[in-house]
Amino acid sequence: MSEKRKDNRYHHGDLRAALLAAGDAVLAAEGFRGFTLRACARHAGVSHAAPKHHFEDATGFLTAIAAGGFDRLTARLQITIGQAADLPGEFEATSRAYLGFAEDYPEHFRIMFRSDLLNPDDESLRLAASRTFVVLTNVILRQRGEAEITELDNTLQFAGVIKDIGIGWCHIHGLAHLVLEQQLAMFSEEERDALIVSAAERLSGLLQARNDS
Amino acid sequence: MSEKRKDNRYHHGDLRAALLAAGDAVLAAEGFRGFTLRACARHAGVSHAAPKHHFEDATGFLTAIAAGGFDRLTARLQITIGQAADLPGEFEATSRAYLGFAEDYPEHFRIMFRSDLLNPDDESLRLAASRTFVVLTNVILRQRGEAEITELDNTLQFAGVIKDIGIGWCHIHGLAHLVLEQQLAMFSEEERDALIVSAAERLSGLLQARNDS
DNA sequence: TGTACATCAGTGAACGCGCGTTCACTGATGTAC
DNA sequence: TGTACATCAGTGAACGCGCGTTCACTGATGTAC
Repeated sequence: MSEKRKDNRYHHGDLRAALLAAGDAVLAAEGFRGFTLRACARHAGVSHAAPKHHFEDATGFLTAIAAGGFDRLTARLQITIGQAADLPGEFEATSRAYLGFAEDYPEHFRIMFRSDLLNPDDESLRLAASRTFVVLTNVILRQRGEAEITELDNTLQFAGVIKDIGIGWCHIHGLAHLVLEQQLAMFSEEERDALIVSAAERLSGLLQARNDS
Repeated sequence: MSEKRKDNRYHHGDLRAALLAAGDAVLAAEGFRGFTLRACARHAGVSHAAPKHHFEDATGFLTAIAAGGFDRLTARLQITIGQAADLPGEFEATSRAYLGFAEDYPEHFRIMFRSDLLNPDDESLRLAASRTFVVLTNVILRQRGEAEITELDNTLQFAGVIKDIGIGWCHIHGLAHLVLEQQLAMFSEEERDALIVSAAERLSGLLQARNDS
């Protein structure tokens, strides 16, 4: 059967997955400017009209790529955070994982945070982004010694934790974005590293302190 | 003479400025996807080959637009910070000005922080961005009770202040970027506002505390 | 087990579109003398 | 003050390009009986 599938040059088998992989490759090689449906089809070795059977249009394709980016970021965060030595170390680990993702997949990072390019109603994108958000929220909750969450739902009250999420996620995201877009070029690499470490330490201390209203 | 200039339909007078204004208008009306040299020339009422006399290419044009964005952000920050009631209030004022800019000029904000689209060697962009950075750094320096700076130069040692710049700017930038790209949609408007206010308060307190090594 | 038929997934040619760029040109301006 | 001439700034037609989309098609697969 695998022989048979191999011989089948007409029906691909899993073109959707192949196109997503091609999209990743095109983004890495050509950047967003070179990212077109035709280029991805070309890279997947398929006629340029084929993607239409799997993605509504370029926006739908891009939305799927972005969802894949969130999944990759989530996995990376989970692994890196799991390797942290202690609770304060989790914050630095989170920063480094987030930053590492942005540096390794700059085009994905840009696309994931370009709401104007994506389909905001897409359920799989929404879910992928919320999974990332849950992982980040749990870092904060652990710092505060509170119970973790497994998913975002309406029963979760953010009122108590939202300021810390603001402090935590905004900091990490802003750092990653500014580094990616070369806005911290006036600093040496050592200085940027000190920025990650010490800011993480101090924020971790802040988050473990009593939560004022 | 102004009569004469008015009658002159061939030579524009200040097409460069008119094209930049047209670029702003096209970005506001069509977004980045509709932003092309031809569209801007059209909006300025000029033939589509005319921009070549003023901008090397599309990247050069975009770089000039980005520099203008930084100038606009700098002015807005200065005005809003100047209106702050007290020192802790400056941090919230900075957040609100930065956020307000991102919301009012989303396409400019995106372009300003897209290093892959801009000419990194452009001196006017470099200067405009560094002026914004000086204003932000001075917010931090005032929180710490230290002397302000007037420009970025190599004699300035960032070692002592870099962590606070990290805490301050990364937070503000991350917040603005996440709000702009609709990543905080799970929060109500009130929650987002609480995030700005209380995070600013707490960060301001942190920055005024003794600076550990 | 075989056959007919509908459906699915991919092909490849053709389409119109707007883009950036090039080019010869021309009208306006500035300068030398 | 006038004239000749170089330069500047904009025109408009033409170019080739790659794009997304459409279309009739065809090969492969799945299903009913």
